[in-house]
Amino acid sequence: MFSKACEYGIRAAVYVALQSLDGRRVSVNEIAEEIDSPIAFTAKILQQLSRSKVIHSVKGPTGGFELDRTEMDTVKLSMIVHAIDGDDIYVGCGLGLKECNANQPCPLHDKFVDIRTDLKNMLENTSLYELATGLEVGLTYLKR
Amino acid sequence: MFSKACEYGIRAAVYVALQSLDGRRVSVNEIAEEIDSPIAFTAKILQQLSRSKVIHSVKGPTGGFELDRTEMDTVKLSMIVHAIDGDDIYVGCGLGLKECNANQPCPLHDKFVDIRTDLKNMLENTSLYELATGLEVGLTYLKR
DNA sequence: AATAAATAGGACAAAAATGTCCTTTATTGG
DNA sequence: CCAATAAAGGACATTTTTGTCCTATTTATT
Repeated sequence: MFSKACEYGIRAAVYVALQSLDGRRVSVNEIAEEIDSPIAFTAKILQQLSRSKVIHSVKGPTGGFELDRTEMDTVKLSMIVHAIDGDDIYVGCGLGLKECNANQPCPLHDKFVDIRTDLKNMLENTSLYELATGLEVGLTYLKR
Repeated sequence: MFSKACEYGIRAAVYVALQSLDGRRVSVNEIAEEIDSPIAFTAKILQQLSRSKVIHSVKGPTGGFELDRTEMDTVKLSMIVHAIDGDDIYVGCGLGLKECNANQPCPLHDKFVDIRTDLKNMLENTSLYELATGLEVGLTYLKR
């Protein structure tokens, strides 16, 4: 469904949001530790997210990654997925056809549109804040 | 969503079904031509489908791939996806966690379950016959 | 029996995704 | 200013996926 990079990216962003709720700025090392992901690879992904304005980064001692309270509401999963995996999930044909659309549909087109619309809606309506608060309350987990 | 191999696999199987409706047995070359896929790679995928009993293969002159009318109804997309991509789509956690489940869910678990259930139902309820007949009538396409 | 047509399958090649290592840059605090 | 800390980024390594090529096997036809 999502690439590994995207999975790590979402988990990392949720962890950053969670810690930002307490005003804590977090390092790549801490993030990778807490979401159980390869450190250097996670660093690359955090760079992407930072460049895409999904999270905010600060260099130097006391630096790290953070999100302000407003951003947690604004940033939806769709933005993370888009930043890392591009728009394949939204745009592409389920059977890989280049010119598949309502006029010239692949055999799976209609059935696929339904499912993808649901997925798209879910991603576009789920904020980091929502996911972070679930974690805060101890209802959900980011590793194992 | 699906791997390239799986996309080719589904398109190939639908084409085989379509031709089998007319009692025609088809070769790898014809299939690859008609679904616009790499020949040798498509051959490998057809082997997999044949070993998984999704389609039937016949060696030698006049040989090729075919499906009988009963199989077209029995074979659902889920069988093809399973044969080629395994059960990742059904089983795996959306965020890549090993032990994600209802007891210890990732932050996306519940939302993901809904979408995946829909996808699963769609794949399990869509037969090759259904897809092939749409093609036969000229409503859908397998290339471009 | 010989030939030719077709799938089966092994070995290899290329490309993409995943992952690591090391250097550079920015920034803080002493 | 200096040393230490943390992200940024370039280069490289590994693994997986995608794709190709060649040979072996099966079988229909003559």
